[in-house]
Amino acid sequence: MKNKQKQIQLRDVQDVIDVIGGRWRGAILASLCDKEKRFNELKRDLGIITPRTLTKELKYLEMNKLVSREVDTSGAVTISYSLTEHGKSLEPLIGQIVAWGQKHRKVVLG
Amino acid sequence: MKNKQKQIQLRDVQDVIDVIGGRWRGAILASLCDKEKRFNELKRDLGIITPRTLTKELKYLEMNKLVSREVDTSGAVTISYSLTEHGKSLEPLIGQIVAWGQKHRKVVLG
DNA sequence: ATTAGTAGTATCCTAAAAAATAGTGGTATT
DNA sequence: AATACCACTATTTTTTAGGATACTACTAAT
Repeated sequence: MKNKQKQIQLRDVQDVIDVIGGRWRGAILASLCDKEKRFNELKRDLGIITPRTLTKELKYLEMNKLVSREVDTSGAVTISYSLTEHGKSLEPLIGQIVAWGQKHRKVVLG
Repeated sequence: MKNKQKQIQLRDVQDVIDVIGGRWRGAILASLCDKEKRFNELKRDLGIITPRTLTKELKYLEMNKLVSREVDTSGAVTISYSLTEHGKSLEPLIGQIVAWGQKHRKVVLG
């Protein structure tokens, strides 16, 4: 019983790692917590990501209902990416991740 | 200024993903939240991990001061792995990850 | 003495992730 | 008209993670 419960938790952890893990997903989501962004804006934010990878990751996040893509055709076509409601529900978690990350750096480096 | 702050946060997110990400790290840490475990005990817990990978991941976690390895030579040599204090500070984060993971499954699957 | 368990190592291999690089078709700016 | 920015796509190459498999050295139990 207790063991079964444990299994379920491990699955949950792995699911979440799948969603925010990898080299870029967490950072993309964190960047979008700030505000909605356009493709090249995200690209600059993230530093060294290639457009191919960014495209791929954004598609994955869209499919997982965390990010939505909106096209504005009023002037020159611009496209903005933002967190969905579900994506926004990640914000507190990302906040805690950032906080723990800062602590972690101190422990490991200092 | 504001931009600089943002960069730091993205770096933090990436650091944490590095620590708990990958296929096994999060699961290993989650398993050790339960109680200290021995090598083969962890191996059974995790299911299909190879000993090579488990060794490698445990070494990484040791280097990052999250897990400590203790040798008991009183009888047959046994070795136990447990969370360090720093590792234990991850527990609330893992708890939130599990909670969000459960919510996420509902959103994505129905 | 044999078997089984503990705690790993050593080698090789494959699949997937991501980088490098180049190019596309559009708009806006000067 | 030329340049530059936007939002990508295509192709090739490199890197990395992790699996498969086999083996080691030790101890404890039967």
